[in-house]
Amino acid sequence: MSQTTKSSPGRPRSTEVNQAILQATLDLLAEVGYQGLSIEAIAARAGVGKTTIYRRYHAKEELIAEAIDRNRPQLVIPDTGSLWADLEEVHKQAAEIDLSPLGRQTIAMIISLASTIPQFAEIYWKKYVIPRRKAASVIFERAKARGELSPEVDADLICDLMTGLLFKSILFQPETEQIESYMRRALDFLLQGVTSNSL
Amino acid sequence: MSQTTKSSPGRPRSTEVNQAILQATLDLLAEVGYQGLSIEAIAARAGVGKTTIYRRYHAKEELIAEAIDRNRPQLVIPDTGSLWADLEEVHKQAAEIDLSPLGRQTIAMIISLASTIPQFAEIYWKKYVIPRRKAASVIFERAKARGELSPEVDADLICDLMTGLLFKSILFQPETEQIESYMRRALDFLLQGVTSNSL
Amino acid sequence: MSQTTKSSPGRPRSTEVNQAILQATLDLLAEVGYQGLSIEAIAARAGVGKTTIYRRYHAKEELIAEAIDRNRPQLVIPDTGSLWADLEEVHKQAAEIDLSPLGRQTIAMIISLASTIPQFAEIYWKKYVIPRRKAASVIFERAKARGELSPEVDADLICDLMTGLLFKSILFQPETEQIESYMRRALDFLLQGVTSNSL
Amino acid sequence: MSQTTKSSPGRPRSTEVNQAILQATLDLLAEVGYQGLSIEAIAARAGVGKTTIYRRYHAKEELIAEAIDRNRPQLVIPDTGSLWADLEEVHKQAAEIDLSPLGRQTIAMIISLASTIPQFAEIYWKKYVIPRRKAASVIFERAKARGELSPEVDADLICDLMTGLLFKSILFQPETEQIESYMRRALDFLLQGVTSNSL
DNA sequence: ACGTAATCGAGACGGTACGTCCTGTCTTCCA
DNA sequence: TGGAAGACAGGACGTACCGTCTCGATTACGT
Repeated sequence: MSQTTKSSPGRPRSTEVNQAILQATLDLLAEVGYQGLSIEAIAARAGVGKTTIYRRYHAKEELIAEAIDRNRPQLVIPDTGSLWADLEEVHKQAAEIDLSPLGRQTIAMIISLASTIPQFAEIYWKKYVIPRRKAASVIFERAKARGELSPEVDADLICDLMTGLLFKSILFQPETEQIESYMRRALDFLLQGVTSNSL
Repeated sequence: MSQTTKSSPGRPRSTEVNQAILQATLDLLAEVGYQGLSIEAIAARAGVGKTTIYRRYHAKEELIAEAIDRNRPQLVIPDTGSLWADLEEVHKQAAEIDLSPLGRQTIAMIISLASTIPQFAEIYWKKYVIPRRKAASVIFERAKARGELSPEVDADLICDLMTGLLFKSILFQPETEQIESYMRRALDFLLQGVTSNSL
Repeated sequence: MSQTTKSSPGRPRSTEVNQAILQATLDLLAEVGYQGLSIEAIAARAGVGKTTIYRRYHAKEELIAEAIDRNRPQLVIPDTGSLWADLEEVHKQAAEIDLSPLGRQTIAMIISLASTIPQFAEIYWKKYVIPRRKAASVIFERAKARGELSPEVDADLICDLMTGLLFKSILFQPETEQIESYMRRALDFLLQGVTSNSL
Repeated sequence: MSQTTKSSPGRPRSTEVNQAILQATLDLLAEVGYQGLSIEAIAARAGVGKTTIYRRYHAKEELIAEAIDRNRPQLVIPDTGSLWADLEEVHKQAAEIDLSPLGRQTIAMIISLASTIPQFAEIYWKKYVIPRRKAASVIFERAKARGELSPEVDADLICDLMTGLLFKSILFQPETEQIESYMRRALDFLLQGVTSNSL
């Protein structure tokens, strides 16, 4: 048998198709939002058959979850030597991520589906809460080691308070700038009683 | 006195039907959530023709907005003479409202749609944020007058932090009891530095 | 005359309204046909409430029946002294009535509903068949009296054959002129064996 | 050689579904008539989604036309050697076809729609008139060849007269038996002057 | 002359069917 | 054997009319 064609017949386009689907999903999500998002539109945009999507994802939510999961930029934990500078940097990063057009849509959607689909709460927890709590934890540990912070301060609680406020602000206060200044004010308030600099 | 009851010709719209529609909407919202809510199901549940609903509301969102607007129970501002007792009472009420099946669904939906439909953000602001801020403000003023609280404390900020935390908890932590204890812990933390009882 | 005008109490029904309704019905029937005819459109066209129509007619068919009943022009039985001339005149009249735009729509509709609604078959029978059979009968009797026709000829049968042919032609052969000449040919054929002029 | 089987991509339309739809249409047509026929009911009866019907037929009329077109039983031209026997047989067949429940409904509908939808008149002409004229023509030719019939007799005209009478009777005279005897009487009358048996 | 009672227009009511759109599954053919 | 194309059953959408029902406002008649 004259073997001219190389390699086995299989799935050479598989990864390309993956990318196309996820990209189309994110694009449409940013354009029409979660409500107006249809699998059919995603398939058309990606130049792909519906079956190809359903073969990979059992439900629309799963697809979106994957798309978001792949897309979400990572938080970099800073280490400036100062508690305040570190926290400012972290919150700047978080705000940047969350306040972009896609970010707003994503958060709204995740929140919306969290109560319905446990899977989404999990994604949220894994992608949003854990990294931010981790960052807070690291930063606070360093500050405690430096004596900047009293040792019994609960980093998770402060982190959750800030995250909660951020979400609330994102959803109901459109002005990006106002959000940032409000966040800074909140941070001041939260830390005023627990930092040792008053001593 | 001149009676200026302006009445359009034709049969007037039935207030009983109004009620039936809104009630059915709330019932179904609590049962199947916003995603699973269909006008057809609402009409069937209310024993009403679809036309009757569409005559009143041009879109599903409009109907739901109205239903929520009419339904939301009012917050009663307590006056026990103690800041802590007042705040506990307010948060107990808020948690009761928000953690009921309908409350959870409502909040998830409002949040989800706030970024898409400005009208929803407005409803939320009017029905949720303002009353709570108002309550917080009154309670804090009384506490300041009693000398329980330093005068420069920002009631709105504390209220927003608590509300944000509550929302976050509602969406991602299913256990009602855990939420309540976590909320109490957060309140302790927020007030620890601003109350004058350490003096 | 002891027979006074029997009148029920209350406001009497407006005859103007009667006319407006029937006229609107005929107008719309000619315009959109039976299929596209709606009570609502009739009411709007007549400047009348739907109730006013339903008070008079229990169903759309009843209304249409009445409208047609009032409208249908009467057949005038000719008396020229000649069988052929009389028959030609009758068929000319019948064709004129049936081939007008309203006539075509009406016949199509009556025929269409005859099998469903007995009432319509009755109207048809009363308004179309009886007058034509009557005319044929009178004309044939005169011809028999004149010795033009053998006495045992069945006028009804010939009339029915001609009517059936006319309907078939109206429905499936659009050309008015062709219909008329074909009808004349049929008449020639039907009478060829029964008239005494060949003797 | 070169296979030119033009095949469009994607899943081909199911012929079983085709059949189910057309059969359900005919069944319901016989049961509830054209007026009471709904696409939704057809879909339900056929166990098929509405979309599947609309994909094939753009309008109710188109679907019905197709259903009738496929269904109409063929007329078998008899050859008994006798004009009378042949004609009796043909009319027996025609009456059987036309007087069945489905037949009555079908004719009523075709007639009703002929004036509105040209397509229907065409179907009627192709499916009803042509075969019957053909049969009449063949039978009459044989009779002429046998000397039973004078050569100048117009088979089409007689056929049309009989068909017209049949339609008229179907639509306005419910009794099947009466129709058959009336048809026989008409046939007697039409042939009395043209057959040579009196010679 | 005035109340009684049925009329009028307008339009809301519970329904049914429409034709469209999307879901998630399935078939068929192509590379 | 994976993938595009698209047919499939199902179900909700928002619209159009159906025939019935309330409204407030007009008429005529019979006291």
